[in-house]
Amino acid sequence: MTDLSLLHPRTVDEAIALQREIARRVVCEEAHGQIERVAGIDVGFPGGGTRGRAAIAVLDFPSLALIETAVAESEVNFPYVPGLLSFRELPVVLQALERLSAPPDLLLVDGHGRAHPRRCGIACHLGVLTDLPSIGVAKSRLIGMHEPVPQRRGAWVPLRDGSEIIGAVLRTRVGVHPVYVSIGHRVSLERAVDWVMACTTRYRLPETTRAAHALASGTARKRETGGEGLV
DNA sequence: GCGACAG
DNA sequence: ATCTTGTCGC
Repeated sequence: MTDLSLLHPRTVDEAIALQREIARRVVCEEAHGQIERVAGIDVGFPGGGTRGRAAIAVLDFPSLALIETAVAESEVNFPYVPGLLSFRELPVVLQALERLSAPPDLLLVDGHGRAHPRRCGIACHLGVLTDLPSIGVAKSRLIGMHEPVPQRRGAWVPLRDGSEIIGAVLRTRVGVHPVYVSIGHRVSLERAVDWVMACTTRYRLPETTRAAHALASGTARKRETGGEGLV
């Protein structure tokens, strides 16, 4: 069901045009049913080469118990260009997504959503391609300005680009750098912040993101029977 | 022209 | 993102 025509631009200009088109399709309000399966999405490059490994960890909500995982590896050609990250990482992510027994109800993507120059970060791109609710959770800023974030756990301030609010800078834990939360698809910013907090327990990043990261980077611990799969 | 710049 | 030991702080 995925519209792959929105994923393979031939030039940078074409990529930017696609992003403008995708940004138009983003739904910035709640448009989903009950959410029981929350997925963390991340891509790593073990060894630092061009071989990308996408990992998806599906957790039960609200218990946050691990339900299932999926991994896919593939050669990545598109270079890393700030603002065009999704064209580099999404192809292999979609491969991993196809290996799940069922689609997740919500995606927590490692990277920005609307907090992007054209309001089309990787979380928006993936959300629109799959038409699944998604949220962007980034560890650092791409664009936007904001006031200092109060130290209290759960405190957040708006991330602005000019007069527009494009995301939230959220303190998930006391004493850690805040994370950048933004709308991916089919969810409001306020609810996105709530989801991120609900998935975060004792670390800076949500458990979903942590589980996916552990699988995508060689840091995966030994357990599970699941496939480490090549194609 | 000079910085900034998700992962 | 990835390459890496020790080290500061709670």
